[in-house]
Amino acid sequence: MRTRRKEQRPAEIIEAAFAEFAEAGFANTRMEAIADRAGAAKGTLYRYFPNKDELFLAVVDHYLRPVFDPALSQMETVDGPSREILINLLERIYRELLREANRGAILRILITEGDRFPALIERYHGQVICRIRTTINNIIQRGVQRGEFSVSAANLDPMIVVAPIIMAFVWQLVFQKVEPIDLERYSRSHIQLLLSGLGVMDKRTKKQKKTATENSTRS
Amino acid sequence: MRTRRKEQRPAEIIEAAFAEFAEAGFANTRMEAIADRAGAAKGTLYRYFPNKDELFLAVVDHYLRPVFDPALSQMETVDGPSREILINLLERIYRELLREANRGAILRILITEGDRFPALIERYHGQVICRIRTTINNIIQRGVQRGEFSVSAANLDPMIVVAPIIMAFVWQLVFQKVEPIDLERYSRSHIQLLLSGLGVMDKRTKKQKKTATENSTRS
DNA sequence: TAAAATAATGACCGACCAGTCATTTAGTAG
DNA sequence: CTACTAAATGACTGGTCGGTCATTATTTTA
Repeated sequence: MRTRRKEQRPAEIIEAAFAEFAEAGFANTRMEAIADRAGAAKGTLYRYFPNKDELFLAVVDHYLRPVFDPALSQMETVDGPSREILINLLERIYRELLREANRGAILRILITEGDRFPALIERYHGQVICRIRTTINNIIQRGVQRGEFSVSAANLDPMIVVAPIIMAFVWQLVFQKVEPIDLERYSRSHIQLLLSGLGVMDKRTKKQKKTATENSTRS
Repeated sequence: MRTRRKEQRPAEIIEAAFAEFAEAGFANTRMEAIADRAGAAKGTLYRYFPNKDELFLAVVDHYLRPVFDPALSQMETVDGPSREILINLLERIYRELLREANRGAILRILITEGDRFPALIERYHGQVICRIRTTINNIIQRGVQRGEFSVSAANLDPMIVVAPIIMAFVWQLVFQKVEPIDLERYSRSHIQLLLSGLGVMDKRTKKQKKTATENSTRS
């Protein structure tokens, strides 16, 4: 058939291309497969995108934009115990990254195709990483200032806080079929260790901060 | 030239192939490039390995064997405070994975080419992951039993402990050029949070365990 | 309705590369 | 030194796939 026309074409192509790329990676995705999935002929792709590289760029770019933004800006303004804010954020990231396909697929693509497309990783770094890092750091500093976290938490690297989530993601990426993670258990373990490490007391044991282990500069 | 003979050929080929694969990934590595690097002709490769897939398998297999094993078995037998044992192990993994090229390259390959070669990830899971996990778990349990770690540490997922290292690795893999990690700072932050989370006191503040934050089952 | 403009198509081209094999050459035995 | 064996070679083949373009279908304009 040769119906259809106008300009919802680029969007359809990008969507189809995303699906194909996410499934098989850049190298193993054939332009014709993308065309088929988009309900177009191969040649049609080249009317909208000069070549495979540019199409790939456009795809990632398109799915990069709306990541975490609402969650993050919301976090910044919320009130209440820092403990709760932090837990909320982490659980949200767990959900987004490991359950929703799009988010995960983008990170997967970044990891696997990263060094062929430096522009992408730069953009991702700016758009996603920096924002998450800033948000987490704000929460930590807030917690320390309000006396909710131990003083030594102040110079904690924010990436350490999310590390277990990234690790879980990579694990799923690699070992999914051999031994899938029990995410419930895992995330609970993560958050428990984190809170304990931040010097947050159990609700019952409250009001005895300052177990703060200074900087122990181990031998 | 056409000199050389005998059977150091397979080893040379595997070494060359490893270098090429690590550099460019499976799909982008040409058999001829491997041959050149090994100082042989393309056809020679096929005298020793039936095809590209099998060569790849052989390569990863070869570099998989001696991973961490000495470090791990040594850990198991050492005496002294669990705190020190744990720190030693973590620092060792940091070094191996992030500084020594081979170790890192294998993990990188696992991540990027994993789902085309299920046999590999299975082997890696058994050979490396399970061992590390067991060792860490042993250390934790030992620490709890000897009263060095808080009781709640007993049901900590061991992978949470190494997560920041994996995260650092992935970070280097992706963002190396944009913003390399300050590993000194990072690993210190990691270990500090971990020890604090395990309920390990500073050396000076010692002898007051049991700040143990039970299971807080947050709302 | 006719002509011009533009979107869509898919057969085709050329580059690339895994894998082959007839030929050449090194090593070895007699 | 000769005949034989097996390792090594690289030109070649077949298949794949990114990208092109002459042709065809559709829409717009006059």
